[in-house]
Amino acid sequence: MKYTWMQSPIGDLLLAGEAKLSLVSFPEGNKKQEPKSGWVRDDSIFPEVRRQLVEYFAGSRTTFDLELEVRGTAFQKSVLKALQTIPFGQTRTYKAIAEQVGSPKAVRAVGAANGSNPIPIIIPCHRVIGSNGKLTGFGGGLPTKQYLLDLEQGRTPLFDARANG
Amino acid sequence: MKYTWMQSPIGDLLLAGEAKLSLVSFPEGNKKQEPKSGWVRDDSIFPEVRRQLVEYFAGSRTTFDLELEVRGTAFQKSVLKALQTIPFGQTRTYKAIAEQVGSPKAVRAVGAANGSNPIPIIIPCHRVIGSNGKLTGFGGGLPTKQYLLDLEQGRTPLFDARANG
DNA sequence: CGGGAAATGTCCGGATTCGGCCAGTCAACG
DNA sequence: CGTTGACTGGCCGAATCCGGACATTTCCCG
Repeated sequence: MKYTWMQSPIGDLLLAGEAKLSLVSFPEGNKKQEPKSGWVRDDSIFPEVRRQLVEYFAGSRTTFDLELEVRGTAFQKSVLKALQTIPFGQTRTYKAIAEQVGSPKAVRAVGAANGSNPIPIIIPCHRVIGSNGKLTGFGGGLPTKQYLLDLEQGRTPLFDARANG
Repeated sequence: MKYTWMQSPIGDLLLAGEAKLSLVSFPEGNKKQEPKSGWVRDDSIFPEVRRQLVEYFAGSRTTFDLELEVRGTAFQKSVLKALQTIPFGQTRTYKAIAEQVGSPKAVRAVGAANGSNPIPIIIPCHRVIGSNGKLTGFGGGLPTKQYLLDLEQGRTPLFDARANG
């Protein structure tokens, strides 16, 4: 496992993987990850990932074209696949995703699968919100989720990680 | 875990344990053990064990007086405890041991417990034989079992690990 | 609307069950 | 006698079961 860091408007992001990218993590939040012992830092890896993310945060990129290594159960993978069909700037409800993967009542399971997303931003779990329009949850914190959604709406967002939503 | 070796008429014996002796193993047989990675060789440990075993093989010792560390399930410990009540030079049947530990029908379980004896010779599992008088089994090989029984009968045994009976 | 309660599917860890294995014994058979 | 099969209790690993947690939803009331 190799890893590197990159700066972003929402803080330093951790990028990690072997040949392909398999992990992106925010610096804060209840799901944050840190390099484990045995991982090797290599700041020359994933240059294309870095470039596309920079463009995304600058507002000049609306889709990612990257090879990813997605781990998880069959159900989790099907959910993450469904997430990647949500276009830039749009949102879906947890229920809509549940229906899309063929388990219309598995709404909470979809939430759990979202929470286990190893590659946020690129796999856009931030585009999934509650049926009542609330953001409900996000591994990197709700302000980060709000920031990303605002960014995709063309608004110029102000980011404050300490805010509560 | 520390270990050392000692020579004997039936081959080099492995002695191992922490503060107390917890393992004796024959060099051959289907139950033989070898030092595991992480174990430390220390030929100065267990001098008293060494001395008493030498006397036993010389025929001048009929009981052992040593502190042991016996691992295993409750049933195994109760069987091993029963073994230590068999006097030098005598034998018991598997059935007799089963009755002694209060499970008269657990004859095969007694055999299994015998096979798991971590400290042979000192815990005299070799003194247990079948109801028909046959030796039936021994972790160090049947010739070794026969050697020990002959030794305790005062005969001067000849040992050949390649023999079959 | 806002809040509480019930009912969803999936995942995970711990507990439980289950089937094979064994250093035995006994009775039955050739 | 030697062999066979049935019966035995305990052990171990694998499969299974169960209960709680969860980034939800819906319904029902004030």
